[in-house]
Amino acid sequence: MKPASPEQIIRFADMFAAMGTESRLRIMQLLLSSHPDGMVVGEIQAELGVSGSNLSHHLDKLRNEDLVQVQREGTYLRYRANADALQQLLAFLYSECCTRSRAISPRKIVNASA
Amino acid sequence: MKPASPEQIIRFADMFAAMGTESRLRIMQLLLSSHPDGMVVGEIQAELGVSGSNLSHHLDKLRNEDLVQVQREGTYLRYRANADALQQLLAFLYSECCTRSRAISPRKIVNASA
DNA sequence: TCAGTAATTCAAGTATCATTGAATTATTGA
DNA sequence: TCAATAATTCAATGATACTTGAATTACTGA
Repeated sequence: MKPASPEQIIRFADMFAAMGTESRLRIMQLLLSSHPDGMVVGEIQAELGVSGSNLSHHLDKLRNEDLVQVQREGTYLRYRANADALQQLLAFLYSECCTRSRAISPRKIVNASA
Repeated sequence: MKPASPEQIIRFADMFAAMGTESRLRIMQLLLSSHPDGMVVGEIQAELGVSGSNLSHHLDKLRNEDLVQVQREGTYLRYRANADALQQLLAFLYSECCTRSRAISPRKIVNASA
């Protein structure tokens, strides 16, 4: 596992920032729990109870950071979590905490599901 | 593994936001790589090349989100990564991506160090 | 007590971000 | 082509957040 380049650090920081509000983190949770189907905007809106305009801005931000992907289905737009991007982010954090440093034991992450 | 409560979601979002700038993510990297010793402010400043005032504000934000802890050593202040908080954050992200949903295979995280 | 070093706090300026409601675009079915 | 629905975009506002330099606090050693 190579160390992250300066450009990658900036990208990961931007991804963290994109998940750094309650609304957007909840959007990511919804899209992950419905993965790989994803959800259309109206469904997300019904779950979160935010205005359409506001939600659209949040989705735009997540899309700009490549955390979600969008696909049109007729009148609807279907959003999905981008598993590849999330995997890179999670691997980065895991690496910094658990392998590059030994600040956290891997067991405490993986076995937390027990 | 219980689902995160609404309060926990907000807390994790705040933690992500705190790591959501290049400067602060690099601070976390430094403190993790020097864990558990940590670093004094002057050392961090020398590595990052930011102004003392600016650095102090960033450290304050990280401390407010409980991502770092500080301890005085004479004239110096020593900062350390808070492994417990990071473990909770990492476990949350892992849970959302790898166990609660199956968007990402655990192997892709853990074996990424191979 | 005083000088010197470490780091924070103060105060201000600028930029970025979140939210809102109205207007607009995109698509479908009749 | 038109009405209806889905979602975005526009434009503006208020709130945060980042950065900076000067002033201040905290500690140590002489």
